[in-house]
Amino acid sequence: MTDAARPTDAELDLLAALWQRRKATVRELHAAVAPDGHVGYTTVLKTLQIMHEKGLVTRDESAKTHVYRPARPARSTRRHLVRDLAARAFAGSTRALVLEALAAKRPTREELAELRAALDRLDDQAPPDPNPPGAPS
Amino acid sequence: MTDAARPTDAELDLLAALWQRRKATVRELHAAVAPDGHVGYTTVLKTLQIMHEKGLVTRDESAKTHVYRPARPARSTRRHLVRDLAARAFAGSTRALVLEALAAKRPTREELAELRAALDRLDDQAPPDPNPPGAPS
DNA sequence: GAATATCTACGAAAATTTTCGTTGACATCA
DNA sequence: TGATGTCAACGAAAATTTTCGTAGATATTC
Repeated sequence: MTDAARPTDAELDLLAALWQRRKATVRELHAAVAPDGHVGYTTVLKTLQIMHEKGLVTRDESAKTHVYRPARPARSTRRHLVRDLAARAFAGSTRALVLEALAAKRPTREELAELRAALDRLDDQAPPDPNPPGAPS
Repeated sequence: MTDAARPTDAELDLLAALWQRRKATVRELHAAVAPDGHVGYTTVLKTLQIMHEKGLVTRDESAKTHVYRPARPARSTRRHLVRDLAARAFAGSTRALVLEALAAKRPTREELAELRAALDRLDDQAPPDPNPPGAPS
């Protein structure tokens, strides 16, 4: 039970709504994930109760209407999901996943600049390259 | 039925094995996904039959032992999965997904260079920026 | 050619996930 | 205070996914 299992589809929808709002009641989440009411209120409630049991969310029960929050930062769950997708669909290659993501939606120049900046930041922390481009072979 | 549904977990495992091999028999795939035999042979067979019904794989039935192939290029399924994850877990932001992936596994300098090259290639195709960095405001 | 092995097909059980009806507690209002 | 509304809890049905046993067809071996 120490492993952070991947949230199910319904759970991820609720988590995503919670990440946006930081906290929310069942009613708010129901409105968020089913604005047209194609999913019932008690369905959302039940799913949140399960998520609470699993430790995916915390809740404040001091008032009659409980207030839910994500138990873990969006960051760590997102990272888990990315790693999982890389492992399952990209033969473990995060790099391949990144390249595919870039091809999936071509960034604007602005976004490209932001990505370059991110790469520059990573430069400082990159592990030593065993065979640098300019080295004699 | 025109929409390409997301493969289930078991299906994705088999697809990944097929992507590596281009084609494979049930026996080969069984060995690939369950080397320790914790999943039965007929389970793999049944899953492949379902995948065939769904159009996820094609098969050559000319010999007694059928040979399976992915029905779609790995590329397009992977892209679909990336888009799906971006939509579900990153509020639709592929860029955010990329940044998280980079943080998840820090690239080596070599990989960084490769990523920069990819960004350069995208530069040529990037849509016009409404507010370029050097423009007068 | 009979025994043995390999393979697909089929159906259904098991496990997981999603759904929501019903109940009872508690509050609000007329 | 009694009618109405909102809420959490619970249990179980429904839907989906995963599992595999069994049967029958075809090939292989002795």
